[in-house]
Amino acid sequence: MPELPEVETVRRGLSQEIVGRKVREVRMFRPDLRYPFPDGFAEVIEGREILAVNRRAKFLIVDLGKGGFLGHLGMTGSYRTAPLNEEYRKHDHFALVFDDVQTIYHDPRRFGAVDLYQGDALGHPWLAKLGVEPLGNAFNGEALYEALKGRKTPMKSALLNQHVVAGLGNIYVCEALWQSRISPELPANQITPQQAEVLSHNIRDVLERAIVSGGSTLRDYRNASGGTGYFQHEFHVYDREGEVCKNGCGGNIERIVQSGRSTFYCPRCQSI
DNA sequence: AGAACCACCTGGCAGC
DNA sequence: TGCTGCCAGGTGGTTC
Repeated sequence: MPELPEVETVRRGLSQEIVGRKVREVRMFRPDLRYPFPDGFAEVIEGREILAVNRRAKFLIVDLGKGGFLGHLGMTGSYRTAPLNEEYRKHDHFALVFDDVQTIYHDPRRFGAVDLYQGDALGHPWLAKLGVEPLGNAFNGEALYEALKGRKTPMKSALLNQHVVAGLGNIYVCEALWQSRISPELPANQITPQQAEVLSHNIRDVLERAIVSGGSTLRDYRNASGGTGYFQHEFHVYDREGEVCKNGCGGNIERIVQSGRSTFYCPRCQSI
């Protein structure tokens, strides 16, 4: 999926396109995504005005006033806002129809999910136990050190855990570790406060730079306008197996597998 | 509690 | 031109 920068890019696009519009109809083209649509999904949304589109970690939160719905894009979810006569495509799963346009959710692998919430979205089970928001004020070296302390799992796995830091995914974990010259295999409980300080700074840096570039497009990620991101051209390690390390250390990028996911890193400047 | 593994889906691509 | 196997931005359940 879309990791945090891609979700934030989608959020900004959707905000411009649908906030202030009233949902006339919700069209559903199948009974489920990763999970069945919640009971009354269409009925609850129909007739309501979109007040805001917010984000927590990789979740989009659509505020309808006293509740709304939230969604996760999984690996391949995307929204596009299109004319009312837009022809639906394979893997279009639901559409929010407004007076003059419609916003269509498209998700080939259907790892995405949506649910309704009442009151405060942050109380929803999907959001309640998430770790610190890496672009928020509470995220710093100390917070990161505290979250990692006591975990024996490798740094790569720890940072992918949404209960530790919420919003990182495979790409940006690799990039942030490389930028910090920390080994992805270092047990999380062996990180020093100084390293945590550097890493927290670099996590924020790589996420912010990615957002400026509109996120990364690998295969099918699209922002809310159907466009692609550009940050993939700025990758230092991700998907660069065998290529020279951009730190100038003379090493070459290697690919290893950690908890079933590819990790790209430079064994020379990211040694333990 | 925490860590490793597998499952959920579809599509693209490399190799034969 | 197939066909097969592998890989992919993520998460959650099971088992140890």
